[in-house]
Amino acid sequence: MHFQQELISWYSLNKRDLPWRNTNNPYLIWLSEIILQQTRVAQGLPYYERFVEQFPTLSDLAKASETDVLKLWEGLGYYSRGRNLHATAKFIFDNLNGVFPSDYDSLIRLKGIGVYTAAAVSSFSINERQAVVDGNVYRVLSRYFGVFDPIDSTLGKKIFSKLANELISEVDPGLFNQSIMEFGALVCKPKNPDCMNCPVKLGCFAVLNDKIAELPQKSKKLVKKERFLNYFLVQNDDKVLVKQRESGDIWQGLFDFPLIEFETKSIDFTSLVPNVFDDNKIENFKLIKSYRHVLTHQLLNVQFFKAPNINSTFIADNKLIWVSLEELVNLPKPRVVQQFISGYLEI
DNA sequence: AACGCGTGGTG
DNA sequence: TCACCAAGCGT
Repeated sequence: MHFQQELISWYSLNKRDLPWRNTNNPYLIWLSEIILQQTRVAQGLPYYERFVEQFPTLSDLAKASETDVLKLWEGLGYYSRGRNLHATAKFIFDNLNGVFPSDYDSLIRLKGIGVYTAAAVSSFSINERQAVVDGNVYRVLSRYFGVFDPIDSTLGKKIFSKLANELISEVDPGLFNQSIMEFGALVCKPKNPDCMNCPVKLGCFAVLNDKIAELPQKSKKLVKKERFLNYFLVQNDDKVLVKQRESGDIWQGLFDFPLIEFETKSIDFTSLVPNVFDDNKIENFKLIKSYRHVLTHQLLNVQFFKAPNINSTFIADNKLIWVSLEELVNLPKPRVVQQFISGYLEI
């Protein structure tokens, strides 16, 4: 049997039963694909269930507020996906008569849909012949065919895309796409691939040449920046000061507390206090809790202080707003802020 | 076109 | 413990 047929027959026997596989509805497939970008099935699955429950159709999602969408997205990360999801739902509702596109060329124009997602949605919904090239496909193809071009280079992406589009079956491209991704996720895994039970091991370059651990190749090295975030919990009766985060940094659209960031750990905290707080001495600020929160590109040292108040200039400059504790619960927040709140305020 | 964007699982 | 990285995309 050919490589393609082996993967397809393996898939028919070993595929997981996942809810987005039981539909041709492009809206539901799109929803699942956006949620699953850079995300494991186990992590995305409960979010998919909740989104389908709360927004069963495109118009339900289009009519929601961005904050409500982000609230449902809370904890999933890469929040631009959630913002673009909502923006695209509104765009289709307003400009495309609420009909979700299912062909590649229409899909690729939409915000949040790139080459992978356009291929996935079109091939899964209408069986369009467009090869998906995701992390699984890079791994499977590089190992099986012995392709050493870095997958994070422009040339490498081109080569793998060409190869995948040559391999994809004429008869059922959607099924092939599903098969190769599922195979990559369950058998041809990044670490400790299950080569013993691999249906195509006899033809695999990496197996035959002992190059499994060296494929796929990557050229870039991840650089992690360390940051020092200091949050101030300012409470007035049952109200607390919060701020919605703006563009140009992490967590856009989510809410957090008044924030002072230090460039380095050694900056003198006390020298900053008179600029920010009215008649408050350092003794009045109590450190409640500190966290080390790890992002892909950043290592965050996050401290939460209880503060008596902050001055009016700081409030005006930073677009802070007062919300009740009840409202605070319903706002979308970064994981580390959510963690702090549930521990400290016990809500 | 290189880089920034979250969170949690894994070995 | 910690680097890696998972159904990528926007700028």
